[in-house]
Formats: sequence, C-alpha cells, structure tokens
Amino acid sequence: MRADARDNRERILTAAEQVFGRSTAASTDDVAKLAGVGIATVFRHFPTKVELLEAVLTLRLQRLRDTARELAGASNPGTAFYEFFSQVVAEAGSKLAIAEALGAAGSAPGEHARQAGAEMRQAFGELLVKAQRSGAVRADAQFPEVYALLVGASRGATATGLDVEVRDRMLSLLYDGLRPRR
Amino acid sequence: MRADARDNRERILTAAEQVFGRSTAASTDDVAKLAGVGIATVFRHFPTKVELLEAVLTLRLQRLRDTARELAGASNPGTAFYEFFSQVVAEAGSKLAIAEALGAAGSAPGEHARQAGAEMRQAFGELLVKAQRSGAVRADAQFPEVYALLVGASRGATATGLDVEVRDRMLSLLYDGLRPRR
DNA sequence: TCCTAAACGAAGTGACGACTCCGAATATAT
DNA sequence: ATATATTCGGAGTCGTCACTTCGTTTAGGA
Repeated sequence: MRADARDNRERILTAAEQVFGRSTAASTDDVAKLAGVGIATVFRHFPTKVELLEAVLTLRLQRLRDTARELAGASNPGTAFYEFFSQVVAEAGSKLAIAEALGAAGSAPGEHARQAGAEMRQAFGELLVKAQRSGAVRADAQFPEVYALLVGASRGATATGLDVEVRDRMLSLLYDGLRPRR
Repeated sequence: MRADARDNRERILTAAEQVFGRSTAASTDDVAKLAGVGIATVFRHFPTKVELLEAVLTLRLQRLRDTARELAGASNPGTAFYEFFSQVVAEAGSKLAIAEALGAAGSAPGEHARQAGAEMRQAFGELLVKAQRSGAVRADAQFPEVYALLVGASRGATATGLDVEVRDRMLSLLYDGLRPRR
C-alpha cells in the first residue's frame, strides 16, 4: 500500500469518527470534506457506508477493550471496575455514537465489529468477576444485567444532556446498587 | 371535521406509532401503507413529517403523564414510584421509539410535545417526592439523576435485547441503589 | 335522492445521498 | 530523471423520500 493511501485512510477514519460521533445519519460527503479528500477516495477505502461505520465502531470497541485489559492488571479490582464503568459513560457523554455502537455491538454487526465487541465484553466481564471476588461488587449480580446498566447509563447520560454533576450523582446511585448489601 | 377525516387521522396516528416505533427513519409512505390511506392524506393531516413524529411523541408522553398521575393517588407511594419506573422501562422495551422520545423531549421539540414532556416529568417528580417522604426512596436522590436513570434504563433495556429476566434483575440492582441506605 | 363542499389517492417534482467513471496527479522503482 | 502503476477527485448516475397537484370520490344536509 502506498504511503499516501495509508495516510488518507487514517485521515478518513479520524474524520468519520468525529462526524458520525455527532450523528450516524451524516453523509459520506461530510466525512470526505472533513478529511480533506474526494468522495471517491472514501469509497475506495471503504466500499460502502456500512463498512465505514463498522470500521469506526470496531476502532472504538478495540480501544475500550484495551482499556479494560489494562485495568484488569490493577492492584485494586474494585477501583478498576468502577473506573472503567465511569470512563465508558464519560466518553459516551462527549461522543454520542459510542452508545449506539455499544447497542449495535450485540445485534447485527459485521465480523470485525462482532469480534471486537465480544472481546470488549469479555474484558469487562473479567473486571466484574475480579471486583466481585474482592468484595467491591455484590456477588449475586450477573454479567448481562451489569452490562445492560453500562449501556443504559451511557445512553442515559448522552440523552439527558450530560451535566457532569448530575452524571456523577447518577453513577453514585448506580454504584450503591452494585455494592454488596450489608 | 367530517367523520371519515377523523377516522383517518386516528388510523394514521396508530400506524405512525407502530411504524416509527421500529425506526423513526421509516418513510411516510410506510405509514400511509399501514394506515391504508394515500400519502396525500397523511400530509393533509400532518403537513410535515416532523409534525407527525411530534404528534406520536406527544401522544406517548401524555399517556405516561396520565399513568403517573393515576399512580400519584395510590395508597403506597413507594410501590407507585417503582411500578411507574418499571412500566416505563417495560414499554420502552417493546417500542424502541419511546426512549428516543424521552431523550428528545428535553432537547428541541415543538410546543405540544414540550408541554406534554414537562407535565410528564412533573408528574414523575411528584411520584418521587412522595416515595421519598414515605421512606421508599433515599432522600438524598435528586430529580435529575433519577430521571437520567429512568431514561438510561429504558434505553439500556431496548439496546441490549430486553430479555425479561435480565431486565428485571437490572431494575432490581437499580432499585437497591435508590432505596435508603441502612 | 341529489348536490356540493370536503376529503381522497395516484402520479408527479425536486432535492439529497450512496455509489461510479475517468482523466489528472503523484509516489516510487529503475 | 523518467516511466508507469497506483491513487486521487470532481462530475456524473440512480434510487429514495419528503412534499404537491389535480382529477375523482364520498359524506351528509336539503
């Protein structure tokens, strides 16, 4: 692959992440404009809009997965779990699309996104188990509902206008429900 | 207004609720087809697609408002609060659009929807206050974060595939966070 | 029953968005 | 430096969707 082609691919991905972050209904032209390339170039790298969307989605899922994996090695599993949770919600707040991405990850994505999503959930699941073993999260909470809470909190934060203080108080209520009963 | 016109208006609204419940990106033709009328009839009653969407949204918000008001008279304020919460989430599960509606209600809707949304939040706020006075909900929880949780839980339930058991366990975790600390 | 104002629907129109074509530009190997 | 294979980008094409027009139908009062 020629150097300029690789460069353009990068720039397109970055632009797409930003544009689709506002709305996935944005046009491919918008992405090309922001990336500073022609429309044809976008379609040469990503033959269809769906593939472009999926590339962005995959990128985000991979980043989340990496973050989760890093945190899995932390000394305090409880802190690691709650920090990851907060970070996902915080990023969702500033970038609308991630919530959509999280939602779509479980439904009908392509192969790459599917796998990245699965790995991310796997890594998050391990954070959860470790936090439960350390007593920071109640043992009777199972993965599906905790994951649903993660997705829901992300979406709730983006939908209602994401005031930082409100978001933190919302998370505080959520975390109180996740901690072991006395 | 002639009787057939009123009938058609009803049928269009019902069809729109169903069609847009799946996706707000659906076309106006789809609504007309399902309602069994011509496209022109839809546009005669609702001059623009946005107005049609808003009419559906208003309808839903009004129904929720009415439910909340009914429950405000219940003998057990705690039960009333949690039941309303669960009901909103359950309906959101089967009808994707209501979550979008709840989110949009706070942002940039038309006058009717704005007012219906405000009334709905007002009624929900009263349910919350009464539940707090009765000791069923912790007193330090404020409205914005509780509302954010409601929206988030709705969206989370729809996004992750709404298995009834998972949803109930998710709500159970949430409610434990909302109950007074011991 | 008959008349007419109101309502209906099928066939447009114009704009926009995803995707393609092809001549121009450019990177890199020799 | 030059050749050429690769990549670029603007100007299309095609389909879809919101919205309009207008000849036809029908409700409902006299």
